[in-house]
Amino acid sequence: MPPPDGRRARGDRRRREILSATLRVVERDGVAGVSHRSVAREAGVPTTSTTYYYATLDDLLIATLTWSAEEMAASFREVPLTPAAVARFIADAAGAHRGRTLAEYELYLLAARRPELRPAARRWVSLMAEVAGPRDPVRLRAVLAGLDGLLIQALIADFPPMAEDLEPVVSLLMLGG
Amino acid sequence: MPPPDGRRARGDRRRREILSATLRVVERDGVAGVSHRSVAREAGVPTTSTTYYYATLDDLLIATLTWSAEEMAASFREVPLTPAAVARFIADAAGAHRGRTLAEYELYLLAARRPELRPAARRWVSLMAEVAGPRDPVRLRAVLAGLDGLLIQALIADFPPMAEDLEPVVSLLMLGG
DNA sequence: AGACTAGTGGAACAGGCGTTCAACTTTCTG
DNA sequence: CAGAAAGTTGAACGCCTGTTCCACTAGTCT
Repeated sequence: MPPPDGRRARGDRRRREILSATLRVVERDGVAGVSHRSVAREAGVPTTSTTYYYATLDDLLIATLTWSAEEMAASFREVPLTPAAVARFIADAAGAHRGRTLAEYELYLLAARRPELRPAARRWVSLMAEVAGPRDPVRLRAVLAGLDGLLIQALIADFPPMAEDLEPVVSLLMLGG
Repeated sequence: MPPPDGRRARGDRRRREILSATLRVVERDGVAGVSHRSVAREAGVPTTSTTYYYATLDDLLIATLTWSAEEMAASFREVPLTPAAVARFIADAAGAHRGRTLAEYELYLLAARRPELRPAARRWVSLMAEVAGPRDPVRLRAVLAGLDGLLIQALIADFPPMAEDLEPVVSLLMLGG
């Protein structure tokens, strides 16, 4: 039996390797493509390694998505709160970082069915709220919803939108008509 | 071999039964829960029936989600374009019709990975655009994104939001600050 | 009536799955 | 150094999967 998740141990490196291999599988094939065996193949370790550190598939999935959401929220911290910068962030999320963004939204939907994933799914929402400071809460909710919607609609467009096309919409959302 | 999808035939009733059974499975267990066998069980027909009418699982899934999206878009047609009515629609979608709405968003994410599903996924977006008439396109995109975001965030809330709480946010989105 | 097609359904194949087990090596601890 | 704990691994169990095959019935045409 491995030591409990929080405690440090010798196998920390492998733990991380498994986690990042899982994320790569999710990005490539979606949550549906995650199995002990597919993750083990991707990480180049035997199958039993993944079950050793994460007893069930659920544990593995939850650990991966939680960690990924933390990283994504952290990366949003760097974005200046100007319409142009936010538009660029959205364009990148649907373009260069498309796989990662897809993983994030698979987390959303999984969270809708599994309460234990909800704090992780809401992390970037609450981060945004914190960054925006104590503004008008109604406007804040509208902006948050708008950005989420722009992101998800960008994912199902035939071509990822360009930052310049997004910018006026983001501007309208953030600054008001 | 069954007659091609468009042509009428004797087995039309069963076709519909299989489709609606599939939708029930998606609502209950998500897209991941759909298999020839689980659908056949739900519909009370032998396993081979589902493969007879929909040769592959993909065919079945695509037919189901497309049909469901059409129904959902049609139901939105009835909603008056006032903030209060739209807020009520969102609250119901995350409350009473939660399973159906979840199915809709699983379609979204599947569409991100499979281009053939994208027209169906965008159906309600383009319907909204048509209903709204030739307004300011920037505002239109902002409103559409905002409604999508409100919906998806409502799905990962611990309690579905009430229409009264949604109404000012919807109002801000639709009418501007 | 005979031929043909649509529809029905039981059985089976090969393959992937989650998970467990037991044997083994490495590393830490007293 | 001895013993415990942590880590590693191949093999295996039973289950579910997508799909195919084949035998069969019920309607529909000529």
